[in-house]
Amino acid sequence: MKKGDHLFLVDGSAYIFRAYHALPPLTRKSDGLPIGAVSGFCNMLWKLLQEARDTSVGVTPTHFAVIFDHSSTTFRNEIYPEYKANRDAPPEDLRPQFAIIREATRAFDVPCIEKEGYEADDIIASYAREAVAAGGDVTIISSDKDLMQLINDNVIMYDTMKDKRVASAEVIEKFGVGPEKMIDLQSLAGDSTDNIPGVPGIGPKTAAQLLEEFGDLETLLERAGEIKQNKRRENLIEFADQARLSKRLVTLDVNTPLDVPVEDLALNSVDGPKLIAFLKGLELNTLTRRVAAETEADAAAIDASEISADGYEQRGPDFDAPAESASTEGGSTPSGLVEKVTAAMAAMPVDTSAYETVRDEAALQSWIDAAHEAGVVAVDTETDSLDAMQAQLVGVSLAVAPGKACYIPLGHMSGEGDMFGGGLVADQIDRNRALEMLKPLLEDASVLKIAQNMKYDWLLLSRPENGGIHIAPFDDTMLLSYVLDAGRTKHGMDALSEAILGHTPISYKDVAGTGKSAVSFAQVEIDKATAYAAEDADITLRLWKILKARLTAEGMNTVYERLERPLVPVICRMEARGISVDRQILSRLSGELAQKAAAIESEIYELAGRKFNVGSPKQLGEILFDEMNLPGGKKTKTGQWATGAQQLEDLAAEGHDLPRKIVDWRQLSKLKSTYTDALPGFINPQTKRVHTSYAMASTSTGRLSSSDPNLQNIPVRTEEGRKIRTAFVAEPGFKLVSADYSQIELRVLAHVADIPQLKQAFADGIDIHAMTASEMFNVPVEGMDPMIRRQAKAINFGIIYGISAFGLANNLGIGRSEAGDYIKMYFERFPGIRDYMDSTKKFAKEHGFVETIFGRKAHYEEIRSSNPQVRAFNERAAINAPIQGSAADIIRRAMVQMEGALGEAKLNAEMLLQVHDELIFEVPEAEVDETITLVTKIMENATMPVMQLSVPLQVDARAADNWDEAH
DNA sequence: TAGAAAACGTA
DNA sequence: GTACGTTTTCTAG
Repeated sequence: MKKGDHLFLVDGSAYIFRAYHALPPLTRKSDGLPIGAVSGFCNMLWKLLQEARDTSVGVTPTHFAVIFDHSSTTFRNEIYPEYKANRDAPPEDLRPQFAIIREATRAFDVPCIEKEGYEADDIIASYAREAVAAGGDVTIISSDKDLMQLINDNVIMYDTMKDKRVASAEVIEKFGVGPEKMIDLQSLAGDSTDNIPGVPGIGPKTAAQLLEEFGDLETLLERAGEIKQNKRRENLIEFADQARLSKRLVTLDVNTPLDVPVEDLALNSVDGPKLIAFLKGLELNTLTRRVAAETEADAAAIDASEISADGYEQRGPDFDAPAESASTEGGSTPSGLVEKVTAAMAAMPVDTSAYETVRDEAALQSWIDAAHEAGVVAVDTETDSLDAMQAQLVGVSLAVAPGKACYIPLGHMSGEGDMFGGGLVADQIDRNRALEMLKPLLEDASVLKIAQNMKYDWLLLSRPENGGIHIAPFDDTMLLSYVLDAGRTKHGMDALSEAILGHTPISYKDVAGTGKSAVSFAQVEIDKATAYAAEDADITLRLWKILKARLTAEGMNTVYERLERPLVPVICRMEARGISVDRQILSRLSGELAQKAAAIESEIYELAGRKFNVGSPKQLGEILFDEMNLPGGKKTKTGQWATGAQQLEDLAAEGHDLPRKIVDWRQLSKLKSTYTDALPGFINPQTKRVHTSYAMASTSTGRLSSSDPNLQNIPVRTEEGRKIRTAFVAEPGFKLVSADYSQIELRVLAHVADIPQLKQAFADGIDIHAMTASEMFNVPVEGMDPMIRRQAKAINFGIIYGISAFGLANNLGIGRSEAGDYIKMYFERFPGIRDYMDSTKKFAKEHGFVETIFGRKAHYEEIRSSNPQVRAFNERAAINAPIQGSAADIIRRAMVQMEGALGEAKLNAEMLLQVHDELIFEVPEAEVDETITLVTKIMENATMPVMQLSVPLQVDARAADNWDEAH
């Protein structure tokens, strides 16, 4: 910012209310979403950005920001609790617009600024001061008299609705005093809308007159005795302090800490396609056309963004309570609808004998027609394996209405042993023909497909041999349940059916058997299969009706639509790609590990004095503590000797050789059995690659989990273990690129708990653990003792995990009371952390759940338990969940955006793996540099445009031939 | 033979 | 101290 620059500061919150009342109500055509204020806002913003020079302001902005009120309570409430206390809650149809307006701001690529504990006015005041100090000029877009105190030679105000410029002269004209006296004037006159008391009997006119005579407020109050009018004199004397209090309330804080420096408000040129997508989502056609014309973009070729008014957006910062409809009658409100639908489903018993078996094309066609007619269809595939990459399709079931479902057998086989082949059972539609018929339905944009765990069916049917079907659009009952009830219930279909419909579906075991007598689904008799499979589709449809209604009633649409549903195809493609694993490397490692383990094993027998099963903790415990009588033995909760690594380390530290050997042996045998021996078995015979499976709904926090095999726990900490990573390789001509977030959870903590020192440290890019140690122990960062830093690091991690003195003591190998002292010291240095932890616990106790920054909920109902252990555990989990979960949300967003960004940049990188804070890509060698740049950018900006963290995200990325070197 | 317990790999 | 999944051993049935 320099001389000649011009900063526009839009008072966003004030504008919202003004536009709402001043403009005719407007709703989005397709669904009645109220957008009157949003529309006015967008038009205003566009006009300012395009034509400011042609208005009475007469200049073009070089810097620009929209400022919002963050919360209803600010420092003013601390000095005067009644401040703004007489404000009504915003009207029902305005509330959803607050969040959309923030989104709009970002769609315009304009910084969207707000700060906890401060009003928009204070932030505006502070930016204005900074801009002027830097030599620039400022225009405040507002007509609020509270801001007029800021006007001077370099700062003016502008009222867009009246196209009126307000400078010093206009203030004098209106109030009789110049802007420099506005504070005193307001302190005397008070303000009923903000509940500023002022002095009774004195309004703006009298105040101006008095200020004219006495100069300023303080002088006036001191010389109040000179005033002739009795009542006025008495009031000024009696209410002098009230006037002074009012002055503190109306005086804007020009020293608000600014998270975004003024230089960063430099105006970018509008990103036409991004803005057009947003405006199309709102169905603001006129403005869309204007923007398209101006930016020379082809509006028709741009897809509308999804803009909904619920989820985290609806619980935006402008109000405290979630959107909860009061009325429940007649299903006309979201929660009323839930009750109505639930009742309807309960009233309709499940009859598994009523399902149809579809045996010819004509019958199939009529079901497809019925699905088109209904516009929704629940789909479930039956196969012979849980691995969607390997499974053979056996049949498909459809449900078009509750109770109206069918099963289409396609691959049922006759014959018991299946070794020699009983062939296909008669009267089944040809598999490929059926897929050919189903494909248009499953890809039809006008028919919503519903599945329980869509990822499985999507991946299965997307395989080329299954027709390469890309199911869309779809809903997933498992993900719906996950968004609504994470931490509260399981999300498997049987559990959902029990809990929500009160119906126990036929269990898989009943049709396919269990254990040794289990058969593949292909062997199941078709009648039995029909009852089982069609019931699954039927139940899925019924669950969907209820869960989908709840989604809206509970304001969770956005979490589902942004963080869950769009991730399904992304993860499917990642799973389908798999990663190349070098069999030779693993088998060589297996051999080495076997040798080393065997050598250690014989030493162990030597030391123990006899042979035993080294892998048996029970036998080991007996050897160590019963036979060798080593000291310090502890018992596990089942009364066995505890022989965990920590125990053994302790014994080793006392000079015993056997425990050390056991630890070494265990490490080797773990690596061998879990990794080098097991991984080759996961190499898919067709693709020659390893395809993990990600569970999207298995954690309480929003993280993914990986299994079959778990590729999220491939060793990295030890030299020996890292060798396993060298077996994960890129194809010839390609590199593996690993990009990981640096300290994402601590950054999230700094943001959500709003800790100035942490935020500063991250902004400055300094070593966060060293900074913590420096703050706590008063030592300089330079030349710090690594042990001190290590302790601070343990505490930082402890905080994320909901610290306890017990846990920290364990981790650092220090006493409980010493650990307690550390924690105390930490809280003294970072009181905001304690506040955050306390308020999180309180919130969780009150609501039974906590939330991430993107509105994902994690339920902890047992936090109210009377059992102190259970309660404490839930408290720690509740403290951890918003941090871990917000980080999980962030990387989910990055993943959702990634493929599109790569495609747009014409890059051929493929995303293969996710390990919580890391993404692994396979990249053509020639594109490595460009890909790293793009991937880093997408990940670092993953919260945008919905949210700007108050801390930068940092991503480190590198490329190599294998995962070990890339990491 | 299914499931719990103990151990240990990751973020 | 948080969140997971896999392996092996061991036990209950």
